[in-house]
Amino acid sequence: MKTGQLSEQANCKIETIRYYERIGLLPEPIRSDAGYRIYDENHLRRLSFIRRSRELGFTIEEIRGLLNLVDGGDYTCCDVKTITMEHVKSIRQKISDLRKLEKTLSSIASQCTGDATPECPIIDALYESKK
Amino acid sequence: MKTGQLSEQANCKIETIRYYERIGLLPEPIRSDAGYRIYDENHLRRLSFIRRSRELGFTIEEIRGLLNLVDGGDYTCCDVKTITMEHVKSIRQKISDLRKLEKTLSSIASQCTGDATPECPIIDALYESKK
DNA sequence: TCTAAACCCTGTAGTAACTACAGGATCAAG
DNA sequence: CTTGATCCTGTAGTTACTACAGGGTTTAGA
Repeated sequence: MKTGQLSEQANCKIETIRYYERIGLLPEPIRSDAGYRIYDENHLRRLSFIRRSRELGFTIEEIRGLLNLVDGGDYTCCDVKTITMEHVKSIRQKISDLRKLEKTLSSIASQCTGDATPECPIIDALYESKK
Repeated sequence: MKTGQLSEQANCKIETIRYYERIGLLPEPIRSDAGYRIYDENHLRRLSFIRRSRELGFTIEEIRGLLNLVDGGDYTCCDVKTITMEHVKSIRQKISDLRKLEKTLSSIASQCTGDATPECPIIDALYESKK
């Protein structure tokens, strides 16, 4: 399988595949005589793992950690769950931060008419520092 | 007011102040004989505006837009509200995305025991592509 | 008066996770 | 035999800063 095919199968841009190789997430594949990368099923499986993990918001370093566990072969369900729950915690934190933000902004915006007046409470609020 | 004082007053690192100057958000101040930047109250007001906007999640380009409106002097409440509500919309989108993520991850994690078993449903799930 | 700490300057490079070229080689089909 | 699709390497751009390195200036104390 050449880069183009892998790219399609894994739904991942070619440059991204090469990037994962460069940073050591994806092992270097063998090369054809012309120097083209030739991938096998293991590469596809691993790349799918990486992409799926990214979709689920894991950082590259978290994924590296997960892959090290898997590569070591001696991981436990507990190890993996720990990493995952840490990640869930940070997602919950982000949600909470964003909710606060949304509240604050909505509250500020609700004070303005939104009409053609050349003056706006939002601008005033932006000049004020947080209470 | 020298950079250090402005930095303290606006609760903004010195390097960040210079960065805002470099990208044209903060006007270049006059210089002392030795070449030190000397700021006035207007700089402080403007920097506070920028910092507060950043705290509220506006991007630099959104802030640039807001400042252009203010600088032009002919902005309307409607203009400002439009930008703000666009921003609120994108925050809501992010919250919604993160909630989906959290659900998916929690659901996957709930299927694993978290014990010392050398096998984990989370790993299996990461190899699977999104259904 | 000297000196050492504290401050300021410019310019560059690093962060996260890609993405987008430029400039060139190779392959497959007609 | 040529043309278009595909592949290669290497570098630079994206966001919003942050962190130096390597140097000049100011100020307070001895």
